[in-house]
Amino acid sequence: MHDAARKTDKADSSRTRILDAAASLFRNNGYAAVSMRAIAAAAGMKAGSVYYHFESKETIVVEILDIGITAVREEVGRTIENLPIDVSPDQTIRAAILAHLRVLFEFSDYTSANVRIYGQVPLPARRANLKVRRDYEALWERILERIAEQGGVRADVDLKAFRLMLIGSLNATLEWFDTKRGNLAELADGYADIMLHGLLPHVELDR
Amino acid sequence: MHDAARKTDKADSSRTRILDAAASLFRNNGYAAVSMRAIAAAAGMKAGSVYYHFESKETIVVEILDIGITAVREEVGRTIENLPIDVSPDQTIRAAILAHLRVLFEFSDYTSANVRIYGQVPLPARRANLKVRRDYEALWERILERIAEQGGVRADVDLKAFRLMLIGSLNATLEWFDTKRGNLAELADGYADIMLHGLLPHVELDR
DNA sequence: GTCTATAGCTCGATAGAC
DNA sequence: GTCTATCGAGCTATAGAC
Repeated sequence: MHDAARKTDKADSSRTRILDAAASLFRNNGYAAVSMRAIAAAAGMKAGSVYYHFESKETIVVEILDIGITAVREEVGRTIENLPIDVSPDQTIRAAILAHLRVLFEFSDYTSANVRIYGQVPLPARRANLKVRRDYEALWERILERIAEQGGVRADVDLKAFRLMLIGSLNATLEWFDTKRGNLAELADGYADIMLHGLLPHVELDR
Repeated sequence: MHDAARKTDKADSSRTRILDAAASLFRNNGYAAVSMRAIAAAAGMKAGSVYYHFESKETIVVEILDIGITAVREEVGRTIENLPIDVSPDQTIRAAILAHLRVLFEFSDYTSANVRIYGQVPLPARRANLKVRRDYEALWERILERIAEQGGVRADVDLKAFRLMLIGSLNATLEWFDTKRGNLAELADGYADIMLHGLLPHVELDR
């Protein structure tokens, strides 16, 4: 490997370490509370060096926000595509819920950082993240519409409200669920049970 | 009214203005991003004056966190107590959900500030808020247990998980619901429909 | 690429006048 | 009670050596 390639590798590695460090710190402490010095230290360098890789604190957070949403969109998308062709509405939602939670708790800290700090970030950074967010929302729209076409939705349910409720409740698990104490698959199944069948006793149609 | 009383009134009013201002700023910008100068300005005074009423920024946020939870606990509690004695599980949950959302969106900014900034606040402040939080959780435990005794809960539902899911999803509405564009009662009913009956078509028992 | 050093601000909090 | 003034610390970002 010649010098130019080696130099690029080193820069890439530092960039990634900065992003990883910042995502973790943002996730755990919020946006404003985390200083460039803290990010640099966690990435194993000094504050001044960070500016060789990023223009500002804001450009760092913009990239983190995008990576976080892209990761969950890709994982949920992959999961849906790999389901058997004759999959039931119940199984589809169940799989999508588990995929979302898996990324939230297991894909480093980018997705969880997004959920936690989106509301604290400067407005331009939020705006920059909007397009990717819309893409993820559109994916869930498609999932729910397909289920509705299969007859898997009660007539009086507003699909958009259901989507906001479901994603909101999944993201809220971040505030209390601990993977070291609970089982993620059980959490996902419990959420799916309620969202699909509700709390009250009843008799399913078509099961 | 003599001088002593008048002086106390003035102090009380300033204290309240500081708390109101801080709750609103925290709610909209997060904890670390809001300075004592900004709080003072929003309360119509200078930063130094705030320290006559509060020891530190942290003591302000501790009081705001407590007020926010106490408000929602009292409102949900009052709502439950005023229900008819023969109320159904469905109606009980529905009323409690609406009460929680009403406080979240209509009781000034204390409760919503709590939901938004709890995770960003210094650990001692979080610990100070724990007791009040536990009280509110206990209220929901009682509500759900009474419903279970009435036979309003499917056998395989974990009540604690259900409670965390319900409160989490209600609090998450803060991130997208806009009272100027949507109707709060409809939002509450939609949430109750899903949490009680689920997304899938079925036949209710006992309705 | 990473360092040191520092400019220019803003922060939380305090002191003391009024 | 509220003010002005300020301390000491920490902040983002830049300049320039290596």
